[in-house]
Amino acid sequence: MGETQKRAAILAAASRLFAEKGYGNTPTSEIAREAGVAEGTLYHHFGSKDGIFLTIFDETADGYVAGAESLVREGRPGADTLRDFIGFHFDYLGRHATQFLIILRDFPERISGEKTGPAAFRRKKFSRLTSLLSEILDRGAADGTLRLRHPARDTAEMLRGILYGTTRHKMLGIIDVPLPRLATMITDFCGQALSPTPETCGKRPGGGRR
Amino acid sequence: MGETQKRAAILAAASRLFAEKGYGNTPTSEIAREAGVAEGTLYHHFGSKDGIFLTIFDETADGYVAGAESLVREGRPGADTLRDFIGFHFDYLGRHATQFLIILRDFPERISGEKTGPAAFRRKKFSRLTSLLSEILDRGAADGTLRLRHPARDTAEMLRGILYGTTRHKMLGIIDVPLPRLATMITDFCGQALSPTPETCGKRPGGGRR
Amino acid sequence: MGETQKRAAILAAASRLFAEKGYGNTPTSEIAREAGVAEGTLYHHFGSKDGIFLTIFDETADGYVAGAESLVREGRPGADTLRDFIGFHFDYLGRHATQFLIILRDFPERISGEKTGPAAFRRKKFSRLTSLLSEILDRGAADGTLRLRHPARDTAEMLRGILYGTTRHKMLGIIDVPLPRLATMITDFCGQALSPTPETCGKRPGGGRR
Amino acid sequence: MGETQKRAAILAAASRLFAEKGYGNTPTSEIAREAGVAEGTLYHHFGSKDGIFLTIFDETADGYVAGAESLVREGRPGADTLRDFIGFHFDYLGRHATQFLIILRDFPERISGEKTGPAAFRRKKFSRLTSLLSEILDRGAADGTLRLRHPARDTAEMLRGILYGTTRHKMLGIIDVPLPRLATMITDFCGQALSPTPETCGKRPGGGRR
DNA sequence: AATGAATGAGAATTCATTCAT
DNA sequence: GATGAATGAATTCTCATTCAT
Repeated sequence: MGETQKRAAILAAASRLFAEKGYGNTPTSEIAREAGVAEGTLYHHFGSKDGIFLTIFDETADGYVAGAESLVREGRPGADTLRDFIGFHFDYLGRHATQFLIILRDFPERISGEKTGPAAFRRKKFSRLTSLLSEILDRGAADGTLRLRHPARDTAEMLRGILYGTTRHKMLGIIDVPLPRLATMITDFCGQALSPTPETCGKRPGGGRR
Repeated sequence: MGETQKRAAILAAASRLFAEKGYGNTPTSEIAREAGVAEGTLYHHFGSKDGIFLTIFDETADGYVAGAESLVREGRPGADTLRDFIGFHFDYLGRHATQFLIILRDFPERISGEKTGPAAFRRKKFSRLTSLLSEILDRGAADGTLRLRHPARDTAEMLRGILYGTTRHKMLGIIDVPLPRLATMITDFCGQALSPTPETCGKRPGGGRR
Repeated sequence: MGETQKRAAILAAASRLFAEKGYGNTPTSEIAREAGVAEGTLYHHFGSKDGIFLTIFDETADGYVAGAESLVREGRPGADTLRDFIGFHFDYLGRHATQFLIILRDFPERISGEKTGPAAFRRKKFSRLTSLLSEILDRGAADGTLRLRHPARDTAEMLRGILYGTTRHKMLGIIDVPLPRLATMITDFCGQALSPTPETCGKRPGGGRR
Repeated sequence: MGETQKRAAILAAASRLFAEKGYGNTPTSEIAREAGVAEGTLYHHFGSKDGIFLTIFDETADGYVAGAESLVREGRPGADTLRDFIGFHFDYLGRHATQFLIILRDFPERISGEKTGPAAFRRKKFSRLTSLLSEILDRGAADGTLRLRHPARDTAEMLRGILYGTTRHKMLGIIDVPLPRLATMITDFCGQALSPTPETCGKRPGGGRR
């Protein structure tokens, strides 16, 4: 435990500062000071300033993608899964607000670039989301709970953009709506937009779990 | 003309470089070299590196906001105006792709911060969008062409986030769909989501101009 | 003149310090202080610490190789040219003692490495010496003024090593003999070793210019 | 044995790395990693990074000087002893190539400096070579097997420089000639240069051992 | 003897900005 | 208006060494 103490302090300090001022405006000297360690200790544990960012990124992104994956694997109907997905997204966002803010601020700046290597590997984590959304839409089209007016893949890309944009604006304070209500609003919005039958406009068919 | 020539060369070089590498990764020395002027000349014309960014920002943002304003002022029905708004957004985006990329990359990094002063002034330019969207939604609710399930202001904030996110992902290559089709998809998506009557689900009422 | 002043001061300070303490033990901060300029000025003029070294290297090496080349191009008999070569070497050394010391200390550390690029380009400057020596030996073998017991190329490599080693030890104070006498000693030594006829051992045939 | 094992592993790793990348470019962390020990262990055994270098230096230099000393003590004629000396030098070099490379790269950087203390003590080890060569030359002048055209001490210094330079260029790949042939070439070269009688130019007097 | 986390004093380099010409 | 040499504060990163366990 003692050996992990400083490492954790560094991550905590870096998370706070990155979220507050942005990656580029946070000197390593300040991270060290806030964490109460020597500057060298940062490099002992993370190798570079980028290494700190990527550790935060990985921990947050891995949990997020894993949660989304398991949710899709449950095999519930398309519309329900989509609703669950959006719910999960904003729930996870609420529980990892600081880290999300960091990633939203500095991704893809920190992650873009080379076509291969660790950066590309990390980009793929999020591109997994498009695949998952695409799968959900396909499922919904097949089981009749969703109606697609455009190819599933394209719609999935659009949905990912929608989630990204509303999330970012929420985290940056451009959207004032409280998180739970925002989640509901977007769930409703997407539900309406992809609703399969005129009759069910505005109503949810069957009893969704959530 | 000679004096304006260099100014224009600087803006052109800076636009290209900011879009390509980001504001933070573009040294003023490189802007000067690419523009074929001395570094000091940058400061004669723009006062600071930030001044260059803000000039680009202002020119793009002002045109955008002005276009949106005039569009709303036309006074057409809510649903039509919303459709026009989205169409205008992606149209303008296509015509100012480089500048949008710059703003997407470095806003709000460059613009955030102080509660007052020039930064706050610039933030307000975009917050005007929320007001315009809100006005459109109110009008649509009043004239019966849109159906709101949540307060207009909140929905407007959400819509602005949706436009932001899809735009950003398109500009960064995360969305592959061609720009005109993306515009159509989002128009459809929002149209469905805010459609006033069950019967018209999936159909567009009346003949929109676009 | 005024614009070159600081550049020259930097080269002078760097030369002195590199010779005195070695490249690796000379911080750029000290070069700047000794030259009476800001540290940034070093980078304005030379781009990097290595750039300073390479500037010194190039100026010295180019003059040296050019002098050697022109000497060989005079077309005098092999033995005379070899004598001239050695004489020129130690003469040039005496006139550029500081720079030679630097190169001797930190070449090939600074210059070795990549197979191509600027480093390889610089290594080739000195490898030209082997070619020149080889040419001299061939000429001497052809005109009968030198007697080779081994291939000219191999002997040339050896001679270059001999010059290098004695030069280095002289510059580092391991050899105490004054420079002009050292030059004579080595001229005699090589002359004897490559002397073509038993009768002339210890005597020089004809009247060499030098 | 277990305690000696790690010590040996450290020396082996350090030798390889120093030879490959140079002392200054080899972090202690890498030595530890390559040796499979903790970084602290280096300091238990050698006290400092310099201590590792000096241990390698001492072991190599001591063996070399001892070999040279015993060779001179055999009391053979001057010319034969000189021939033996050169032969021994390149033989020893071949058997300790890695260590020689290290010393060639980083001596006198590591060893120069103070006039007294351990550094000076180590420098003296090699200055012993000059004395030995001087003794050989004196002996050859006395027994008529060598002919000196300059003071023995000065010639000895020159010879040491010759051996150093050819050795260094061989180790750095500047000389391509295989080691045994290089030894023969230098033996011949020096033999000719110091040959006592005109008649024997080009021939070796008597039967040298080697 | 062995470990390896922690240190902190440097080191090279970057770059927006200034100002004398 | 235009120049570009000069600046120096700030920043990331290196690494030999220490010390509690």
